[in-house]
Amino acid sequence: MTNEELAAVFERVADLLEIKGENAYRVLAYRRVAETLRTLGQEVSLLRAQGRLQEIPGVGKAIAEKIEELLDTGELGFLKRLEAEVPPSLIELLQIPDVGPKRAALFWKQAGITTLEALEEAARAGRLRTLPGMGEKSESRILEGIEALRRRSHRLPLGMARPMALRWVEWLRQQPGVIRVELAGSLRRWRATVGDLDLVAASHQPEALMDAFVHHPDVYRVLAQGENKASIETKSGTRLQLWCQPPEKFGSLWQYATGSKEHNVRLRGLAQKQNLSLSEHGLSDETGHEQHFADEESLYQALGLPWIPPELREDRGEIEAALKGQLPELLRKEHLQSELHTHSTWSDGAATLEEMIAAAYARGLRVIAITDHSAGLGIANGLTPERLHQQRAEIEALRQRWGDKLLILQGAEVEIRADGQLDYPDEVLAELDLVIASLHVSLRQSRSEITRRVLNAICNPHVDIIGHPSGRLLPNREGADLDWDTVLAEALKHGTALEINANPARLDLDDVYARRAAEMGIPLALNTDAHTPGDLDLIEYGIGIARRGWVEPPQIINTWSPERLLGWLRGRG
DNA sequence: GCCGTTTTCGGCCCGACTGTTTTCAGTCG
Repeated sequence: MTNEELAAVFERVADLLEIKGENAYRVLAYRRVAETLRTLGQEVSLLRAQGRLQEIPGVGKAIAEKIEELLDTGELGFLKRLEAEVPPSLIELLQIPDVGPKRAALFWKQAGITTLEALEEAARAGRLRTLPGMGEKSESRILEGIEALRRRSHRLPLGMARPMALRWVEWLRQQPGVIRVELAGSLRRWRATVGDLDLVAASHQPEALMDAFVHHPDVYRVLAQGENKASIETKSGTRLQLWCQPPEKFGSLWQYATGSKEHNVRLRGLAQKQNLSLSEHGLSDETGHEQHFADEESLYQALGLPWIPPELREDRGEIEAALKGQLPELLRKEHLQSELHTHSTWSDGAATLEEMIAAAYARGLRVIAITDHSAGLGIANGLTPERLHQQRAEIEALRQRWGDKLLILQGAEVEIRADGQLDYPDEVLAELDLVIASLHVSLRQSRSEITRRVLNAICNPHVDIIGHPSGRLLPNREGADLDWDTVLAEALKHGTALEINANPARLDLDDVYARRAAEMGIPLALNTDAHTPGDLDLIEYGIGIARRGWVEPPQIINTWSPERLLGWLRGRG
């Protein structure tokens, strides 16, 4: 079983226990361990073999035993007993807004409802309103919620969510009385996908801003509206939340709304140790005296911490690192000197070589590699070795014209074929300045097959970078089922760089494996995979992932000087 | 169910908003 599959089992256990009415902290323990497994970056089965399961945070004796049972048998007796007690179809009810464990249990025990369909029928028939604590409004909210659930897609890729949120920010900034508006939530933490769009504002008249917000022309319905907080659903089915406080409280509000929830829980724990209580309003002591924070720095400082960059706020060790003064120095755009994965009209790009080169130069880069597709399987108008030679002549002419303003490399994005062979023979690869090997086809092969394909590329001395290693496409296509422990170990052994592909539809490596790779000392590449000049600006998404992965600038080959980069490439055959 | 330079038992974060209620429970982030 993979970590993700184990996590799903524990998530299911947590849902069922919660509906059953179990102790909330027991439920929380299962949820925490599910999240930890998802972001571990190494196979639990390996840790198990080394007898180190209980070294995983949140794994004690009971959960370690359950992990072992799952790894050995693929099943969990505890879950089976639970499913016999609580109908598992109730879990889908938890997806409905305003339906949590208490109400799911209520519908089940008092009305015999166990499925979404039965709940909808009961609501339409007006039977829900007769249940204790329910009324007409709750009933219609639930009906609306079920419809919204069907209408609404899953999490939005950051590449769609961010531009949409920025348009709202611009609009809100123009409202009267507004002093400041910023992104918060997972948007600000640069998570690859985003659920709701979270925004924060500073204003002396919060209620007026809330009123303007819920009357924006794109609003489909208002989910909640109070003095300091409102929540709406747009016509396209996206949910937005806006918090507002006067400017003297903006720091604690922004920190609170940025999250993550887990990070905030840890901060409140730190506050408690000082006999203080932390909320979005600030820090209050036992006498009820409240200290306000206009900026985040002073809030973190009051808790005895340096300011923690939003991308790290996931409770993945950032609090401990901050307490020790050991936060990483994170990547910034100005560290980057090269773009090593671009396409032109020679294959499936939209711009000529010169247009791409000029665009890279205009963005202050010192190196660009042109890496058009190889001919394999006829995809993307890939280049045969003959056309590759013709392209080389054109690149040579451009080198003459651009002189030492910009280093232009001829590379290729070489297909890793379904049989594991690379698309060009070694003698063709040897002629190139830089070689990226990527998976595009047969991504659903078995773990052993697809891992062998990637290893074949990693071990080839001409291959410098593995492009978008998992092949995932957000939000729907899962990446290949790679044996990551082996892939990472071999990349380290051969010094082959793994790419963080900055295209928001990919963001691959993801933050978890980028972090693991960096910890191991594997070189990383950070590229946009640009097919148009404007795509070069997508680099900010990749920077977000690198920062979320705690990757420090020297670990990214794109931060190296042209001389160092060339030296590295030449040393690789 | 986990965890421990205040604890191996007793803790485990906090407030806004809504709806159904006459003071609060449920949900959410």
